[in-house]
Amino acid sequence: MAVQNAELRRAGLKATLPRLRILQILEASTDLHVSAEDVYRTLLEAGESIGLATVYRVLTQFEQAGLVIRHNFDGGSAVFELAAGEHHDHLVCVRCNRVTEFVDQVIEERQRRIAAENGFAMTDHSLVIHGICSDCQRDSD
Amino acid sequence: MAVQNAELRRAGLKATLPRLRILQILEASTDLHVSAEDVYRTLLEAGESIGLATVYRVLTQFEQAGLVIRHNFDGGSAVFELAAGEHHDHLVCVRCNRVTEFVDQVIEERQRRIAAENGFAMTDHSLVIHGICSDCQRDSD
DNA sequence: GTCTAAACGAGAAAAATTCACATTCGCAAC
DNA sequence: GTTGCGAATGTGAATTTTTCTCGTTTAGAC
Repeated sequence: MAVQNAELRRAGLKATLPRLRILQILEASTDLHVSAEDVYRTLLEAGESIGLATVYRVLTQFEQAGLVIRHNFDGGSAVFELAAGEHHDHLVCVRCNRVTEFVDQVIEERQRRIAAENGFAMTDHSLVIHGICSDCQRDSD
Repeated sequence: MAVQNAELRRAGLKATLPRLRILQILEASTDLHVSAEDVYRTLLEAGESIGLATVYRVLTQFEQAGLVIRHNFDGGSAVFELAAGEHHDHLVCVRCNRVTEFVDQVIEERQRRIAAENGFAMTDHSLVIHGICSDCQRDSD
């Protein structure tokens, strides 16, 4: 608990109960990518009375503070991921929605070059490869 | 008109008036990336009485038929682009939302390899580089 | 302990998209 | 050219996701 408290301070956020709980949930989640609904449901199951609006607010603050990254993989609801560790891209299974992460330095470098060639000051990028994961390929046999 | 008619047939779609008009609008648009609202507004301005639900339906059918590609750049509203020409990726300006297209064979190749290494049968991919375009960089001086 | 600005909870509102269903239309057979 | 039928459409309501409003509560400085 004291750990998350310090994390919030470091991020310039007041250490309120909702923020502590939501940060704990993100850190405890086995699934790296959770939606606002997921967080809200977990809170409800734990008997906390934290409003959905607060969950959205807090997740947005976390994003602005650099604690989490927001993804919009499929145009459905957004998912959030702890910003721990360095940048990476994603492989998303179109059948089961499982997400795998990867980094490729060659791609990173080419992206920087492409942005520069086009006069863009790159602020961010997202690469999502969609496909059918090995499990789902096996299942469809 | 006869042109679009044939295009629809080829795609396996009945040549109805809404579909013809929407296809014409997509082909006539100077902006390659248009939202459902954009299409709907253009129809209204032209005095057509085509419902917004029909616009969404038709664009989704076009997507399934492979005529257009749907993008979800920022989690806001989806944008659609004619599938003419080969695959490409996008640079999106975070200030003015201008979209520039590019292709990089090195990145394409690396992506195929990464999918294979992870046991994914790649069906698709999307790479979006966010940044500030040259015009917007100049404006903020 | 008190105070104040910041944060919260609840529910309404907004935005994007889909659904339900009665009506209309495309088109193939006559 | 007319007819018939299933597919497609228009309207408006419903859903989904996210944000806003505003009265109440709380964290943290003194």
